[in-house]
Amino acid sequence: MTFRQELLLHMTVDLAILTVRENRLNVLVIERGNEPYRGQDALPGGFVRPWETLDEAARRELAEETSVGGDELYLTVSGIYSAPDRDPRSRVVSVAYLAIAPDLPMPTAGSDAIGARWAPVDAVRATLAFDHAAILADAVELARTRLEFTTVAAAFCPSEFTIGDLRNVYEVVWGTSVDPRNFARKVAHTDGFVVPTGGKRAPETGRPATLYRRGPATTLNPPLLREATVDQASPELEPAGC
Amino acid sequence: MTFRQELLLHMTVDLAILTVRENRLNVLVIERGNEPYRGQDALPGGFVRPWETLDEAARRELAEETSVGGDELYLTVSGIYSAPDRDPRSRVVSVAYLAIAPDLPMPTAGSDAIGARWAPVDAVRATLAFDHAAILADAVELARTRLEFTTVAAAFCPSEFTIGDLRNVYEVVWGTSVDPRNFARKVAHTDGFVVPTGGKRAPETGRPATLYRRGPATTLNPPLLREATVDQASPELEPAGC
DNA sequence: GCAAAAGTGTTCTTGGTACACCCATGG
DNA sequence: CCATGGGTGTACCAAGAACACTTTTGC
Repeated sequence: MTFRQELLLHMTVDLAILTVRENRLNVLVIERGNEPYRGQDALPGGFVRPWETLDEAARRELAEETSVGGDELYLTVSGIYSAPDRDPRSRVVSVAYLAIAPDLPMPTAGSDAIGARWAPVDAVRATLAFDHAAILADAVELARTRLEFTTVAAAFCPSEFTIGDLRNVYEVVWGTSVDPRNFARKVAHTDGFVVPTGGKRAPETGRPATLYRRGPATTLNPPLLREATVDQASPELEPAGC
Repeated sequence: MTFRQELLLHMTVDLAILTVRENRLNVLVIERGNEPYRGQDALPGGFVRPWETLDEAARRELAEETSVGGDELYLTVSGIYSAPDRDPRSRVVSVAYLAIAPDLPMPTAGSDAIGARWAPVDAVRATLAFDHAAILADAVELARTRLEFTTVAAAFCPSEFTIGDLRNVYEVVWGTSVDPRNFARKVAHTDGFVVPTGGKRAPETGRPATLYRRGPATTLNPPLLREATVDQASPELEPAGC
């Protein structure tokens, strides 16, 4: 080690793993088993180890909490949190990741957690440990913006889905309603967003819908914009980075 | 310190300070005074100190290199670089910042640098130390995207500027040509982008142009899109974070 | 007058919104 | 038959692209 001791610090990755369950946006939270904030909910996360990149650390943590991984899943940095007092124990800088998953089976608890569960975002928002409420809010806002410019909405869906399922993702994540007819046309006219599987699926009542898989496209050009949100914490842009 | 020693690491902030000089996009580089990469060009940067946030560290470094600061200047995270071997001396995770400045007087050298200077982005790109070429490329791409969705173009201009100056920023940063007539209309019709100062400025030859100051708006709605770049490293989005 | 840059007006086209309407199924 | 969700066609409108044309200066 060639640098000064007093400049050393810890880094963690924290994960905001989002999914749509029962028409609500849910996030995976763990119940903390240790002080501080013992017994309170928190986002899953852990220390970055010396030989791994942040992305690797995030994927490792994700694998510990859920059973998915690899191409199934969308994973990207959503923010960096560096307030010196954000962890009462010592200096910890956290890199937050947004993960988007289809409606998964129940999660498994990690090492320093009592239990893991899905919780509606609105319900847990107020009760999270550390600065995780802010991390979650930023991650959700990022997810909303990504729906506008990329094809990630499909990452919320299982491998086969209908246009109605996809529209439901937009409605739940944005918290708005989307015109079904214009939405269907928009998706169909965006090359590579979805590809038909040939199958159909009948709803409880009504005409069966064609089934689709994710297509190769990653960006939406032109984008699928929601109503202009009032100029608040302006959604900003960054290349994928690490 | 309550956490394990072997998980400690160093963090730095690196700055990609961009400006437009002589119709080219320039970046501030320093000449390294120490090994490794002694004598080679690098982006300015330094260690994050125990009591400061990343933003504070970035502003401190910026003040050491240039004379500007505060509201004059646009400063935002552009990426995180965490490859374990990116610094041969020890584990260093770097948070990169994009800074946008008007054409400034000559920069001053920092502590561990021999000299600081402006260099055209294309010229230095290939010769930078560490992974700074990648950091610079990502920062430039972010700047290009920000021009589309925000009013930062004005941060490249001095306090008073013409529509032509502003258009020149777009042309230089994007590397394309922009229709002067449509551009002028677009800027004029975007509330709060620019406000006229009342003054005029005569070019070498031609009709004098009205002078403007930056307006209060930060986002461009609707955006000012360049030709759709081929779906490569898709420009992605994130909230400002820390 | 001429060159050059500023600025206006107009046409064409693209793509979004709103909505009327038809389709296919279960009950 | 009706209710319900899937899917098509079309009229309208906002905004970008292209470009003819006018304005205002220096030479």
